[in-house]
Amino acid sequence: MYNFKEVEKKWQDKWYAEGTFNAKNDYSKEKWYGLIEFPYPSGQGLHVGHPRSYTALDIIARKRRMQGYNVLFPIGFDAFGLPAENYAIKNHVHPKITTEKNINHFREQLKSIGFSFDWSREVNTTDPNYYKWTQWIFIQLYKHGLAYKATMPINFCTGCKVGLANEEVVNGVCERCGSPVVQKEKSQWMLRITKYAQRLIDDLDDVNFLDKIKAQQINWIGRSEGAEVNFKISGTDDNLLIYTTRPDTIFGATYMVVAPEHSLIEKYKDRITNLDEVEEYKKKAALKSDFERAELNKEKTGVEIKGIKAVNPLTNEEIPIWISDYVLITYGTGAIMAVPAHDTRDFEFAKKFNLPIKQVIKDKNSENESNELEEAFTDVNNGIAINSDFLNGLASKDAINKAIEYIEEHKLGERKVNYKLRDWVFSRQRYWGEPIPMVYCEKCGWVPIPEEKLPLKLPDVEDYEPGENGESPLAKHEEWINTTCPHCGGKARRETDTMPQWAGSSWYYLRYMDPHNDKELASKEALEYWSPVDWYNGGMEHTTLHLLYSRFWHKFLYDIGVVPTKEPYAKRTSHGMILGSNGEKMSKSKGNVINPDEIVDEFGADAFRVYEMFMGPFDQTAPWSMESIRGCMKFLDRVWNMQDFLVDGDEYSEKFEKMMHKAIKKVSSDIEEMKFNTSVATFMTMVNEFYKEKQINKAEFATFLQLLNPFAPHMTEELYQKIGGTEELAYKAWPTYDEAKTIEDEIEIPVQIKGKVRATITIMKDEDEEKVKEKAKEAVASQLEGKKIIKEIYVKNKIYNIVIS
RNA sequence: GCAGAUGUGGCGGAACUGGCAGACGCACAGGACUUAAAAUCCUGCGAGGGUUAAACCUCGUGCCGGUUCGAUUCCGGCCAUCUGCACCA
Repeated sequence: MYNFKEVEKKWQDKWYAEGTFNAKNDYSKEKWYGLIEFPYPSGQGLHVGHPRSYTALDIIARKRRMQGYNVLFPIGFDAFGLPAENYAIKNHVHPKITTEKNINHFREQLKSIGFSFDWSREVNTTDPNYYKWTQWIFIQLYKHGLAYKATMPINFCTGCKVGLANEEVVNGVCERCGSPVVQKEKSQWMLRITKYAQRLIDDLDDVNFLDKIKAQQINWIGRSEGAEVNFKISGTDDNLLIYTTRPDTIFGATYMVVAPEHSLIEKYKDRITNLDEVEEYKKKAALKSDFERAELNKEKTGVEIKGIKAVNPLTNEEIPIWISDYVLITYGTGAIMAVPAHDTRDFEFAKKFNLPIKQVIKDKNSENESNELEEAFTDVNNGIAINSDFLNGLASKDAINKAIEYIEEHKLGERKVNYKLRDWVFSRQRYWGEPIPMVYCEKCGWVPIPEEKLPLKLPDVEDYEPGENGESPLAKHEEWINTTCPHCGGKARRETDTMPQWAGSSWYYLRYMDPHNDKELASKEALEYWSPVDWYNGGMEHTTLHLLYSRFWHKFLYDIGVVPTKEPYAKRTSHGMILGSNGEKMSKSKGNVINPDEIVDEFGADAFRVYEMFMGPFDQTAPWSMESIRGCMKFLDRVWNMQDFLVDGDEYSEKFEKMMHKAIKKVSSDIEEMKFNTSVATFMTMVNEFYKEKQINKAEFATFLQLLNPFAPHMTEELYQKIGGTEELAYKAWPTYDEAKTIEDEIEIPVQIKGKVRATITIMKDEDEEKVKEKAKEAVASQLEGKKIIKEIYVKNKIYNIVIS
């Protein structure tokens, strides 16, 4: 009987004591760098979702070692963040203490599953020796003009009392605590990621990310091409600048709209005759959350700004200017030309406020040119310009270009590319994060801390509560805040905001390359050798932001000569989520959470690993099933018991030779394609075959164990030792196969009549077509009787089909 | 609304490039072993018809249609579910 507890402990103790899986510092060998997203060490411990990703990459890493690569497969902890801080506020335990405790728990859990991590390179984002370099990168960003302070409306969580990035706001509430998010003006550190928008799109061509991941990145960056156009404000020399992607519709612009926050109102308040009404609207809009403003199906609201008018530069018609919150101050110029006939939102607005709708594009597929549009016609691929002077008759796409040419020629505006991507709000009014290494001096302004003084350590405090108006907890600690200016030596005050959790995870993969270096974030040699990450796997939830942020930092580090590659990750894949056995997302409240410790305790680490790979396609969600994992344990027991009918043999027996070669081929390619579930099925089929014969020889067993080793490393090492293996499978060469030996000499093929299978015949591989024909006809002779054969189709070694009348 | 994905037995899922749909596992049923149970081993297992038993026949991969000798796979049109984004002009 297989005692997994004893065996698993034996091998884990050996591996982790000897550092079996530690990357070698031999830079002459070919390297392979596999990366999993390092976990946040939460109080709940490891989730069964973590091992799905870790096992997959562990399998690949183990295979690469057997293939002779110098493998780097590191692990660390992304330990700054809100849960530890919220826990501290509630229970008055320093986040440092809970974090350490949680990390110890995680480490133990991870080791109990037998991952082949290089524990000598463990990193921890909250370690001053680590965040020293996070701060260093920030200072470089600042020195290169990519970090700046700005007062801007930010998302403010009423629960966490903290500013949030757009991406942390989900459906109008805080991603973490679920409290409503409101807009608040605040001075924030910002990172100019927008400067990299185009490169973040373009360089996706050079990496091997899943298409859906690329699509998500591109969607998020949201590039659009169009033009900025000036509309004259009547009776002034002033202009209202708008952005449009459809300059071809400009003849149909019948009014304009500015966002509530647009400066136009302040500027012309003396001329606006209904200022009270406009101000009232502004006030109401400011009180709405982003979510309320964006809510779909919402009735459009707005107020006409009376007293000023704009002039359509192409028709020279005077048109009214409105204020409405359907125009966003944060995108484009915060003002639009409204073309109700060809924009759904403008159409809705025009209908509601009875504004003129002027059709300037017709559908090329539609004959009748009705006078009254039922809805806006927006199809750019099927439109033809009408009522548009020099654009008439042009297809929309050509009309767009012609319109821009005209606009540029007449100095009305210019071609312009816009991105939805905004600069990254980098400040958090929180305690448990990297201090931003900047001081403010009355004389010199913002000054970075000298690099030799890094790390700027987070002070030990006991009060983690944020200030009432959202100030950072650090703002209460005068002794920490007051300092001297590194520049002039005068009095200065420290920045009290800290960095967001995204900071530490934006570059951790670099630190793994040389984790104990106290002179650089990593040595040149290490960076040259290990870059880029060859394969990065993680959750779909991180494929947008984390990936974008770290690609941005990496590109910046490339620009300043720190890293040798343009992109950090050569390949990125994602795993599907594991659901509870009821098919719902695992959550405490639903009571369907599976604790990995209990699974390992009851079934063993190997069974746990095999099951996680067997449960379904790796990239798709899959529900947990206790019955199925039992099946995987049974499979491993059957493997163990094969020693009972082991016989001698240095070569594969005739009986199993083909199966062995086929299996090596199948498992080898399955692992590369992450089709782990079918690999496991292959193992099970093999075991069934060995059981049928009640026989397996040493050569077969050794190869079988080697193939299975990445999936179930403990039991296979033990068995291999038991059957007399001298070395460890971990570094034994991956088995090879002979293509010729994967092909069967005798093949069963179906014989069809009119595409329906009527019989099967056995033929020799590549048998002469005439002979196959003969056999096929013989097999279905009774059904051919008295029928006329119209056509016969033979696909070599595949199928014989006869068409009869 | 936009983008992407998914839909196959009671369940999780296989199926290379258009070529025997349901591999492998779970559950279930029967048998062997056992005083008995568990464990283990063996066998069966899409639906319907047919047969003493087989053979065999029909239907069947979300729905409707198309291409083809042949479609889970390709094309067109729907429906449903999931994920991400969402008044981005």
